[in-house]
Amino acid sequence: MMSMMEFPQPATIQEAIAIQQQLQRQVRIYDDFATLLRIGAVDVSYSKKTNHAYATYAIFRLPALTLEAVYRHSAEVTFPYVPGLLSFREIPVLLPIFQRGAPLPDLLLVDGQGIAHPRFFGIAAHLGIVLNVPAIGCAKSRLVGVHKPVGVIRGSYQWLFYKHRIVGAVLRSRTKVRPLYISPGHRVSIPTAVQLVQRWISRTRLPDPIRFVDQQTRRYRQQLEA
DNA sequence: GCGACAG
DNA sequence: ATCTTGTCGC
Repeated sequence: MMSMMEFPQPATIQEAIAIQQQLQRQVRIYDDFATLLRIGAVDVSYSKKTNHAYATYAIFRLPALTLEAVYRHSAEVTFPYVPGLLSFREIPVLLPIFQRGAPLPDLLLVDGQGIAHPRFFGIAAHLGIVLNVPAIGCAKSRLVGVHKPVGVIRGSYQWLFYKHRIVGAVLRSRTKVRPLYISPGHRVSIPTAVQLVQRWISRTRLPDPIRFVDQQTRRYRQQLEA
């Protein structure tokens, strides 16, 4: 068993896939968390000119989603973008924030897939395992899976199927906007994941915590590149 | 072999 | 993801 918050850097695609297959066995897709007092959200932004990446982690206090703290970190990109291997590109940028002592949330929202992934191990699942924290993947587009047409009204959703399993839901977060792809990362069930994400959507397509870290990460990058 | 393909 | 402003539509 690997110690907490370690992150092996695969040298090849084959190696990365092997790591995913191994760690996926630890994923738990049922509700396993106590009262939600604080939720967190993470995001990573990239520079087109340099090979730097910028990460943001924000933590909010419930029930009003009051911003409690924002943490940042930037680092060189060490892994290319390969569909299905996103976590090996982004987690090395995010992890130092937690290794330095940022408080873990009761639940983490991640911009990307949870188990709606070729090997059922998207970045939300990977982060959930590495940090041992309940996590939900909230992606803006599809990686894998099929689903029936989603109603155009806010709140409509359809289950997302992949390899004969329900791996998540496709949710119309706002009327007439492209749907979101919600899937559990770790220690959360699919129905709960959908319910929680809906709870934190106010007036935009993305849930507020993710939208916040999204823009914070961009500002952070622009500031450091200026 | 041909497309699809999170961020 | 990033490069980029205003603009059409609900």
